[in-house]
Amino acid sequence: MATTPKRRLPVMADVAKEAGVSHQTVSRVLNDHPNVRADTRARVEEAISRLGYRRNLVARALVTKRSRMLGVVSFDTTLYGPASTIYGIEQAARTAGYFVSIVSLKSLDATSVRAAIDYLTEQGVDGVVVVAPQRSAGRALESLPSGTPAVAVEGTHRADVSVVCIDQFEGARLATRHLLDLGHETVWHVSGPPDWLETEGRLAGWRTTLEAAGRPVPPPLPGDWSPRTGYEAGRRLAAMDEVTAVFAANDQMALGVLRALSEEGVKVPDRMSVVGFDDIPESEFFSPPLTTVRQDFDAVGRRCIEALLRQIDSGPVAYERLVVPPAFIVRSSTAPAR
Amino acid sequence: MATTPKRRLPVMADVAKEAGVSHQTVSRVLNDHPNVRADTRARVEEAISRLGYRRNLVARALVTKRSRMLGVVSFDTTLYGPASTIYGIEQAARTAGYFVSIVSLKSLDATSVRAAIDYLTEQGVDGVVVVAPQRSAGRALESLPSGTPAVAVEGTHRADVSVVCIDQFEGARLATRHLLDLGHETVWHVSGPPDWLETEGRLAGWRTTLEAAGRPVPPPLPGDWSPRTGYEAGRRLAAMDEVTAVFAANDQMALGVLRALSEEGVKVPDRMSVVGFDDIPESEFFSPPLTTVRQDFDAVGRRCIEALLRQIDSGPVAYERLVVPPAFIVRSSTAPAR
DNA sequence: CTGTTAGCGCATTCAC
DNA sequence: GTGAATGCGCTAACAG
Repeated sequence: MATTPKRRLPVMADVAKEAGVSHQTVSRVLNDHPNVRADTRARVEEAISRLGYRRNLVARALVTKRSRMLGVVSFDTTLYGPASTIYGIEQAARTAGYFVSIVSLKSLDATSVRAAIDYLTEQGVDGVVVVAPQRSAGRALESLPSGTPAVAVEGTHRADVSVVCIDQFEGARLATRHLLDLGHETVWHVSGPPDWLETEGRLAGWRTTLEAAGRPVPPPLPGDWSPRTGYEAGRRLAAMDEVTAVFAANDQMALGVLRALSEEGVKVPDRMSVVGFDDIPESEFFSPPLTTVRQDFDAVGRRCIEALLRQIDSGPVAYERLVVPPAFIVRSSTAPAR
Repeated sequence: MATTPKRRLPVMADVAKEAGVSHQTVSRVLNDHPNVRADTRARVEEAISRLGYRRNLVARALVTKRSRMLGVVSFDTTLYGPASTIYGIEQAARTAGYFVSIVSLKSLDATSVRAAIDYLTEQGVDGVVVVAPQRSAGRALESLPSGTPAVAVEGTHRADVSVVCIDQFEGARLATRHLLDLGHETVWHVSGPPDWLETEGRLAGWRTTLEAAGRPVPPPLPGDWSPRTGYEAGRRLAAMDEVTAVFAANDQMALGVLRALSEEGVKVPDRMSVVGFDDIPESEFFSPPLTTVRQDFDAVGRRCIEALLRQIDSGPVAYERLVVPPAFIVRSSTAPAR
């Protein structure tokens, strides 16, 4: 049956024999224990490289009960936001000496999220970060076995799960305020899909700013983050003469709006100003270049790992809520009202 | 020291005691062995759920020498291509019952790639897929310990490493041919960064098609995938009166070209036709909507996992080269030559 | 059908 | 400083 002779990989005992010491001592040099004489250490290290020995982290994890592996559960990692966040997480984790095991879900319902977390737990991750921007996902976190180190990106209000998020409200306020300061009577909004925390935060920031300024609050146009829904909203906006300023909940929808406006002959920013959210790499080259709100996903990733390691190293900690501030980027898609 | 009493998680022995059987029988029901009486199985399953038992896959991996974990090494997972490929890989892997551990590199030099693979190997992955679109990364694969199941996306020519790739040459041929068929005398090209296999494949497809048609081959304008370099190329192109058709090596650069052309008052597609490559979600809403070459990243991910599992399950196999065909998407950025 | 006996490769007591 | 036991939680033989 077995066609391959498959020579066994060297284990610690082989190194020990080769170096003429006990496997114990090998373990010591591998883990930088102080109590090893310099020349013994050298002998062992030489044996290691001669045999091409690589330690077996699985066996190590079994006894230490630490896998040095973190789990990440996320929704559609093809989107710019999640992809960037995960990239940040992975970089920070690896710097701290941890691996990252990823599960990308097609749907963020409570059942899927729970299954993903269970899956990761069985596999022995030391902690998990859930990139769970939807309310339903946040609820799934509530059933997480207490004691498991966990961090959520944008979500949940469970007392022992820390949260890292970008200040959506503030970002939306910045966008709306910018448009108002430009002299626009009010600002229309193309929102994200319901149940998303980002959608709610941006909606609230926009609405509150308008109300605080005593301006009328037009009904938000619903979108789903895709350029297509932005395009559809754009068509409707173009048909309404009184509209002079639009705040789209993300850059992709803003692109759709721009496209619809261009088709309808509505000049941006002359007749209408448009603001997005995210600052994807493409935004700077839209026609016209998009004024938008930049999110620092790298910082989010770093904060997640910091918070998670804090829990892993010192046990349950007080609930934390780490808020990363957004930045406002002014480009050419906005101008003073006529 | 230990402030938390930390109740130990239930292990197989606990379940066994609870169900009044041996831990072996528990193992049998967990692994769906046939030789277990129905009522015994039921008792065990009940005990499992009563205790909230979760099996320890680390211990399992130690004895089976199978971690059911795959490693992925990739470059900048923030880019649409890598992100989509990894998404496809993760989906396919999970369907097959495997986890995916990801390492995203900032630079794909041979040293980094080798370190990443070593890292993953120590950690006990059953196989690795390297999303290594650069020549230098391919070379790193050549030092991979023989016998390790591995698959490369776009790269390497090592005899025992299978490759999955999209037919770049054909995609570029389609794009160039389309422009030529529209009556353009020749086609200019904004290329990707050197050392990338995609860059070379697209360059070759473009050049060969031009030569086969007996057309002049203009010097390619160098880019680095970013919209900015496309923009710079666009400025130069706009300044040359004879240019009527441009093929950009990716959609982001095409966006930059479009932006530059728009600034210079060069109408697309009236005075100049533009084609991209990738079909990112935004392309359909560029101004004008972009004619481009679509890559099926999901298929790439699936093929990778299929090839990898084939190696894992049946040992080293003959070198395979799986080529995924591209699709050509005609939109509004191309038109007949004046 | 089910239980018993051995390890998987390593780190962690302890001795010396 | 170093070596000898012991066991992490599980599956793989082999009994019965």
